[in-house]
Amino acid sequence: MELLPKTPGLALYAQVREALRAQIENGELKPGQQLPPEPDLATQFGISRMTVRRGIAALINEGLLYRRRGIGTFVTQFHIERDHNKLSSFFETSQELGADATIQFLEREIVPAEQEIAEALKVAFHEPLVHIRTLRLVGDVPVALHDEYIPHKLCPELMDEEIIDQHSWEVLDKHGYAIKLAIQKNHARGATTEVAELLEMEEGSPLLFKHRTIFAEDGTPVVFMVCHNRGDMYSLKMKLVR
Amino acid sequence: MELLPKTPGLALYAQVREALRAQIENGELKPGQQLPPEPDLATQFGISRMTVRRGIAALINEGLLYRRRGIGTFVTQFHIERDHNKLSSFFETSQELGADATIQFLEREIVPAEQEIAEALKVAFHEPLVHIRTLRLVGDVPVALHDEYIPHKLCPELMDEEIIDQHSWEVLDKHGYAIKLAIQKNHARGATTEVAELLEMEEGSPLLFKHRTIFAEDGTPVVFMVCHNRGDMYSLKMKLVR
DNA sequence: GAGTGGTCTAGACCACCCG
DNA sequence: GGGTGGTCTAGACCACTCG
Repeated sequence: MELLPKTPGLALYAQVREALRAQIENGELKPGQQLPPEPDLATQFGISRMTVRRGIAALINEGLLYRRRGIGTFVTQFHIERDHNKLSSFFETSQELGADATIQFLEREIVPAEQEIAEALKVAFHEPLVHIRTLRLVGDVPVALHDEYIPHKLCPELMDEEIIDQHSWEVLDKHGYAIKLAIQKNHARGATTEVAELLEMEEGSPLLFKHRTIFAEDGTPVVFMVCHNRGDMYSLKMKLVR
Repeated sequence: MELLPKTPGLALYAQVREALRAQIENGELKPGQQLPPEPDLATQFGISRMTVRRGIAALINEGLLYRRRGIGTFVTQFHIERDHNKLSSFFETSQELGADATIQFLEREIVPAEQEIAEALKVAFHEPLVHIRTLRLVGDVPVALHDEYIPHKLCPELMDEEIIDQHSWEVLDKHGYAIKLAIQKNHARGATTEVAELLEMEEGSPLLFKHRTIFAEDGTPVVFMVCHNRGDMYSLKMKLVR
């Protein structure tokens, strides 16, 4: 029951994680079933208990296992899908879905920061921002309108190069701003005349309206985004934890 | 620099976590500042390095710190708010906000499971469900309409007692179904005649429409919920992680 | 009381990043 | 190089849950 044969370059706790995941996925460990006690697993795997615990903790985090103190560790009855609340670019998401997604550039300009955006990006009022407006289409149908605002001082190159959404993140990466997380606010709204025209829907039709601030690893806000999604074409999935 | 004076009943790693959090909050550790190396912290605190690391890991998880391999551990520039994507009852949320929230019961009955709900709850088609319809108000204004569906076999008591939303969770708790997480799907939609009337808005006005499946610790789906929120009264905040 | 997970130690060696 | 975090050990004792 040694698991080392696989990927000797991988950390032991990660090998434990993958070994247990495999046992769950192939049915060796069934829903509701109790795992062997941690000391036993440590012996079986030939590693220390702390390392076993770390592997188990990862799977608990993913929702495949749960622990009850004094009782044991068990496989969850139904495994909810992983990777919710993941921040990913439009392309990353669309490619997973297999849809033929395209991005159409409508505008790129430098604008002074409005009050709301300045606050979100922690920059001065009227500070120059790069504004990029894009339309997202699936097939021929426009599904979303994006307005991104990035402080010009963070990334002057954004005005020079051929940029698509994914690339702006990469450019920021190169400047030492690794994109880490975002805070997003979602509303339901009726489409304004301008938005209705761009998204080819009737004025007042319901759309999902989002404000998003994207932060780098060190906590610096690097992008403010306003997004209009067609209500009939788009839904937003999320995981909530108690 | 010992931190044990506080709460001797608390785990050491939690004391480390709180000690560091306090230093960040009171400005001893400033945004962007590097923490002492882990071995130094271990010596200062008089505990082992592994325990220090666990305390730090908790704060990284909260977004107050970040680590760079080979470089050091640092305080993030701006701390995003904690506790996003938390599953909480209407009362818990409203009480935090200080609003005078009330719940009005509209209906409680037993209904056979429709296909969609049966799939979400992993029960048979037409299996008896407890259906509870409630209206949520802030002041005199109705802001949300909730329809909860709970398998009757999980909780027959739901038909007997005086139940409010929070209580249904508690009843489930007592039956061994500790509520753990939820998967939610959000849409923008126009109000139907029925919903518009209940929420005192015009037919077709935009509303945030949510489907939510709530799971217990062991992965069992225990509640399916459909929720209509007034678009002009409600927004949904979430955190996305890359 | 027996069995389980929760915490903690005091080291060790490695991998990475910088000047 | 020297400094940092990343991983891992082989124990130990405690706290909780159950019959």
